[in-house]
Amino acid sequence: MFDRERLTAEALIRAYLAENGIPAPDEFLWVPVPFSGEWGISTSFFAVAAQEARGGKKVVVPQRAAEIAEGARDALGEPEGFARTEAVRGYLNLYFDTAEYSRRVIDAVLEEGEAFGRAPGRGERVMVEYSQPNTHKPIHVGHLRNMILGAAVCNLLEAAGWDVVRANYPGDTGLHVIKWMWNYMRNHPGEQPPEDRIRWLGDLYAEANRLLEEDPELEAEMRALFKRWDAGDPEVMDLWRRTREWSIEGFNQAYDALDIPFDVYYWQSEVEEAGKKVVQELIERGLAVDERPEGSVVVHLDDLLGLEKETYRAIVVLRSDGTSLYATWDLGLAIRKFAEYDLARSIYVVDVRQSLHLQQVFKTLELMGYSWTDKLYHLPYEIVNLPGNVTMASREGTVVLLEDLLREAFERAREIVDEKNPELEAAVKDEVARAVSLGAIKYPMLSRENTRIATFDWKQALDFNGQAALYIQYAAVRANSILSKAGLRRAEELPEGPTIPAHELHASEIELIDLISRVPAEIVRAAEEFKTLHITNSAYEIARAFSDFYNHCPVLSEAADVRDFRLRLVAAARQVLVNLLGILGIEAPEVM
RNA sequence: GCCCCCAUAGCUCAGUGGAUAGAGCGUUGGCCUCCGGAGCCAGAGACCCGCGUUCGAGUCGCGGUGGGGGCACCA
Repeated sequence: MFDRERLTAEALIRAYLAENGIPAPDEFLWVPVPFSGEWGISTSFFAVAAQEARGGKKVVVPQRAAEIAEGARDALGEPEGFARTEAVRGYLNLYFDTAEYSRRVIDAVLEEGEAFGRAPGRGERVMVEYSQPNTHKPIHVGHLRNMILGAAVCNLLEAAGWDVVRANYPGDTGLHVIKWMWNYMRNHPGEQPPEDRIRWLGDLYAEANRLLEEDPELEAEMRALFKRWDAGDPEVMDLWRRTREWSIEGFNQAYDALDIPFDVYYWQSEVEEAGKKVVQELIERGLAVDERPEGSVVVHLDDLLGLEKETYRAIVVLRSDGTSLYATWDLGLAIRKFAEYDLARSIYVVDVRQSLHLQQVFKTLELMGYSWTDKLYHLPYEIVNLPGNVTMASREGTVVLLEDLLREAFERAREIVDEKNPELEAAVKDEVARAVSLGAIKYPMLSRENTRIATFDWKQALDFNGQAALYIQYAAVRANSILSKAGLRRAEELPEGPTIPAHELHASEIELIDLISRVPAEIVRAAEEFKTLHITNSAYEIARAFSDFYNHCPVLSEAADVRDFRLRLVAAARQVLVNLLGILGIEAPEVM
């Protein structure tokens, strides 16, 4: 927003450095001035001084940096666009003109509206695969991070200018499906699913695992069923289709409930054939070793790459009985994605425990000579555990079902809405409770480093207070409330800009405007790093600054000039909060 | 054995090699005459250890310690 002024200042500093024979840096690194309570940008001259010292000049670096900073300050004089300059302990601080700064920031937000913070389109497409739900298994809280993180990363990439394809890759084939069907045929023939079908599906799956564990003799029987499925046995295929449908209904309910959209579905069963062809090609080209029927089909990656140290190891691409496994499908799918779309990147939002597997798949494709393998990227996330570091496992039935969480959270939120705001209409209360409960579930998944293990516990999940979505939603609602009390329902009803404050700004106003001005850069950075954490931090900070403003700066009771300025600031703050929550996939209710 | 991740306040987490390490929960105390108290203000409280790189290290490198995870026919 102040690029022109910054560049002018840089040019003056460069001229000063050149004149005095001081080495100039390739690039000036500017950061906001901390602790100032004003707006400004800051750079330091330690690197320059250190460069001189390395060049043989006898200087004490901090002292020399301070000298240069002072010299640069004197050379700058009173540069245009800045209210004052200062040299402190090796730092050069340039302070913007307060009135001009606040005007630019607030006007930019109000003019751009929903688009504020979004980068211009890049004209490049990225595919993000971020849900790999297995049919015949329950959807549980362990799946939440994948869905919620993936959906938010998609929004984030869109905000950063990418065209995004949201891909879902349901696991409707594989050993887990066969296990489930084997148990169903053996112990529950003809049984119809009860009302609570997700739980029932999960129970049968856990039962299958228990039975197989108790009596290993049964393994062969289950494997035989896999062969029948593989051969396309009509009876088995028919059962597979019918039972699969029960799961899919559950998936769709979950996606609807969480507001998680997809553009394309790649069913595992649909990439199996392509995967087997890839395996055939690998064998023919000598990249894979076929040891069937005694052994499996294996790509010995380290050998092929001539690596002596264990790195990629070996990947099994087909079982010894000829049935496919996850490597088979992943190979087929990766190729299909690039065949169907012109992708600048293909991102896999997948559990960190599959890192090696995905690296093996990527490397195998690279060995096959595909040109796009450098565009494949695994975005790993750590799992969600239960308290005591207990990992949820559907095979053991130790899971918290997603629907239970959604229901409990909604009910709890509904009670609180009732208590806080009894006069709202029932339908509005429901909407608010939905927005609040979903925010409470999503926020913790988005506000931590992807590589940190998350712990799910009921107490925390149902606690809406503190550093959480509700706080941000509440700030937006309060802003909304002020605007509506002023009779300003829509942005175009706001007082006219340009917005030059007539009063001396309160510290909370300065901080709020400062944080808002940083949003576009935060979005770019978050998208580059695939970290929604930067967005939650930014939103939370702005909400906190707004609350501070709200408590210290009356709006409606002020004289017209101050009131108009503050109304525009309130509208801008609200807009930014809504935009950021939107990226996170969290709704901002009008009232709550 | 090889590889990956994590370690900051009692707990859960932030922290772009830079100036004074920030929040929330909990805890101690205070605040509704005021646009919504789902809020605000104040207090106490922290960088796992060692060695290095650097003018400067919570941040980078190496070596430890502790915890978690991955390593051929589960996904």
